[in-house]
Amino acid sequence: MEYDIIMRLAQYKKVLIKLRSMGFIKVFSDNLSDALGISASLVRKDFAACRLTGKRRGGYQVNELIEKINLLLGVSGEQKVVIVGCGKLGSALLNYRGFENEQIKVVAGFDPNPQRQNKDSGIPVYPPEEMESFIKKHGVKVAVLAVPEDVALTMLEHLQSFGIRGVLNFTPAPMRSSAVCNVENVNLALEVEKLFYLISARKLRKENDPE
Amino acid sequence: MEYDIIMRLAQYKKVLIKLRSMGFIKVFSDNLSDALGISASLVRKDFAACRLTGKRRGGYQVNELIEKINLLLGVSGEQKVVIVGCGKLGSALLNYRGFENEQIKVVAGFDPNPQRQNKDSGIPVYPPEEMESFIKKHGVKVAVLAVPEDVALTMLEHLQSFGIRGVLNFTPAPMRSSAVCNVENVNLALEVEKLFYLISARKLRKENDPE
DNA sequence: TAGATTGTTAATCGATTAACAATC
DNA sequence: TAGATTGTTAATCGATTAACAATC
Repeated sequence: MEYDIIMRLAQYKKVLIKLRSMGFIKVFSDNLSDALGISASLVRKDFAACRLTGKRRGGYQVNELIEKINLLLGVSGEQKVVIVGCGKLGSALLNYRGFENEQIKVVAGFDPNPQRQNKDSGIPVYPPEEMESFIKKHGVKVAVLAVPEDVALTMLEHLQSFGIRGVLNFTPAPMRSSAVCNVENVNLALEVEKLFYLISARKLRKENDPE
Repeated sequence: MEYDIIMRLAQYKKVLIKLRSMGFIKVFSDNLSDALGISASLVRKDFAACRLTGKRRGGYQVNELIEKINLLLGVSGEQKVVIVGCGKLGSALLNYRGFENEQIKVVAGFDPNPQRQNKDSGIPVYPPEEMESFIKKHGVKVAVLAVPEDVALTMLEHLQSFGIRGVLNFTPAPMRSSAVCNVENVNLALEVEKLFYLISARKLRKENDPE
């Protein structure tokens, strides 16, 4: 399935859950297109590609859509995640609330600094030596990478060999997906730079073309 | 200028800076295409669109490229940013090291919780009441939004009225750019969900189509 | 039936790549 | 000159939208 569809599926799901809580039983492609700011054609096309069917007059069943989207997104109960590198950013992610709604569960963190380790209260933080056994024992497939840039690449290789199949990379070093492991890069500095550019571009446009 | 070009300009810049430190004086579109994993045509097209010119035989001047890209990206000295909402995530961003290299400077944080406020050491954190005067006084144009989801939208409106023109939104509520303000959404839960989907999709593909 | 909405095909649009003439 | 690389035009590709027949 195409890459962009996944993002939209997750967005559809969010809207659908909200609609369900409002008492909606069915939705039309038109409703969802409004909510996401895309065309109704695209909604129907996405659904067709995912074999989510509706009725020609009666739209789509909200409940059915939510269930099937969960299946498609691979959401089968809790989705376990570990945080690798528990500095400021890592430890913030350790307790990030936004994960809760989405059935994402942070099960452990790893950090070489003993002061950051903590096996008892809350989400445990272990030394890196325990990473391999923990990941294998709990069958963790997804890791958030928040280590210093210089160790990012070697850490990625370790994680892959431990069985990790998806990595959310917060280090400034962009990394590519391999044959066995998907990598998503979140480059905060790049995003901020983009904002500054967009602002100056907008200013220039205004000055040159003040229609 | 097109949206995607900006991202690539920032990436070109990073590679170019590394090349310069290695002693490179000139680069060819072929070099940069390898580094970014795109075609050489696209590199040349990007440069042409940004009026970055080279010589037909001698490639592009590294120094000249870096300088001109900085101009294009609106990088004129320090780029000031404020953090709105200094919970776990916000305070991590307050001291995020990845910003330093890119001339991004976090000048202040804002939070209603007095325990998080701190006007003396390090980067100051002020109560929200001081936000307007601070932003106007220092001419801050970009804000990082890390407040709870339910106040995100009203906060965005406030920020716009204070003069903020770019927002990096870490709340789970996706928000759209307005006529005066660019919004970049960073939805961590969505990114993690995507990874889980990619993994299960990959597994399915392997099972069904084991060539 | 008449009306409305899906499912699908054709058209459009934008981004990327290929190709090549211009030229250093 | 011969060779190499840019700048640019044409071709391709994929994603999105428009349009409409099928049908509930």
